[in-house]
Amino acid sequence: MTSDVPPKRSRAENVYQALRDAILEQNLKPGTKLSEDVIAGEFKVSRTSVRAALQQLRGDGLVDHQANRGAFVAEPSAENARDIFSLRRMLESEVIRRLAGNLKPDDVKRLRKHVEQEERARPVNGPLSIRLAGEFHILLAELTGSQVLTRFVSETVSRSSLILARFARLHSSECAVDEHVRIIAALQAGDASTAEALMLHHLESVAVRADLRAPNSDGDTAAILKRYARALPT
Amino acid sequence: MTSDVPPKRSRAENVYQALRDAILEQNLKPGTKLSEDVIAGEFKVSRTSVRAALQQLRGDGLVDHQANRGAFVAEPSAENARDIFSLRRMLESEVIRRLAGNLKPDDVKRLRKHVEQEERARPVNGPLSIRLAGEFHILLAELTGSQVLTRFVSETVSRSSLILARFARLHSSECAVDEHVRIIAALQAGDASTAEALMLHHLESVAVRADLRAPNSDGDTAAILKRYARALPT
DNA sequence: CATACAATGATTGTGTACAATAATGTACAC
DNA sequence: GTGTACATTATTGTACACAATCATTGTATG
Repeated sequence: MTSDVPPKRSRAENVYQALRDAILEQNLKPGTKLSEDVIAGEFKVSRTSVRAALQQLRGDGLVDHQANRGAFVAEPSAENARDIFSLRRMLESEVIRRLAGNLKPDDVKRLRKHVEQEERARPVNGPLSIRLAGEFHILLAELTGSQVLTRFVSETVSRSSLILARFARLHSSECAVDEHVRIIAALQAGDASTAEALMLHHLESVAVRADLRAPNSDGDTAAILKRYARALPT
Repeated sequence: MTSDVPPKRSRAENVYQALRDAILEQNLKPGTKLSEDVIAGEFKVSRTSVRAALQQLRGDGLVDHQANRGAFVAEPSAENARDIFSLRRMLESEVIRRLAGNLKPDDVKRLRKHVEQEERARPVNGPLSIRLAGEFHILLAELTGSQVLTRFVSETVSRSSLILARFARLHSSECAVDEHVRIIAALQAGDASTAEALMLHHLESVAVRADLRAPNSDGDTAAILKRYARALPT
């Protein structure tokens, strides 16, 4: 954790991380086409590595892969969004229940450190702030020690980011930092029900921010153009 | 669902399906090395396609991938096993709650059909029977209409199969078919609490079958050899 | 003028060759 | 005889080239 030898990740892994970050920071927006050639050129690697990265992203549900047509940043439907938020409530409630009163001093330290990062990033770096907000929830899951729970939380949180990119009115971070702080406090105090209530409230405020009736940008090019078609002579 | 045009899956997809089936039918046991060359030769495809398939399996958690060393059928640890069973209880309870009283006639038909398949396979084909038992649970999840829930159930069920391959005493199917039947009945009757109790009992009987203290074969070569090392002169 | 069809272009799917890395076998020194 | 260092071998990681497939555009025809 301190200063290991350079991990020497494979090229595919590097590309994967970069693309994932870009998506989670909402710099690559839902629906964007991810051309293998373009990415390979940009990263100075072969298409082989890019394909591997894209496949991994597909496994995470961040990318949709259409046969012979290519990869696109996933566009969660409104129904899918409701689905994911529902699952998030279930999963993260479980996280809270497992954590309440069981946080080790080291855990608290990690959480505080992360929140500090969030506070530092908030005024300066919008995209980074968005990603860090999501990673707070993933960190909580990690502290349960359950690999599988972590994996599932990670997946739903990541896809929430996509949902907000598509449906949120203001292009804002997903979470309020002070709510994170309060959750930590309740967990530390061992107050399970308060912590769970806080988390559910927190998630609710995220879900509310999404207006599932109106996709932000290209919810189909066709749907957008309908508004302009009226201006044309019939 | 009846007779679509030939789906024309890609080669990577074909290899993926075949390997996945083999693992879920416990013909490829945990710890088995999955050599790219060997698989490529067997399926008469290039290593490229095999690599793609292996990566997808890694995404499912069925395969562990060690850098520059290759892919191996995953060997869930005892801790991991407890973790997964715990999550399964949570996820499948949710499935039951969502389904109780909401089964459409078509859904019931599909469930019955599946159970029939199970009954046919049981005396004849052990491995197939194992796989079908797992797929019953996945089918239940599908009927909720929640893609994400289905995905998570699918993953935990699949890994349960690995766990049983590693820890179960008798090389047996995971589920008793008649318990499946009773769950369907309770769901159809809209009796949520009975259905949930049945499911939890059902999952419990699966978990019990695993003796988490004694891995079946190679739970680390090292761990095994410790018992023999004592025989050597110090 | 709308529709169906065919050629074209671009992009992905696949196979093969090479480079890098880790595991294994062997020889040598102590 | 034992342990270490080196050479060998096998396997994965990567790049590149070709084949297959699909979308689009242009053209002909009703």
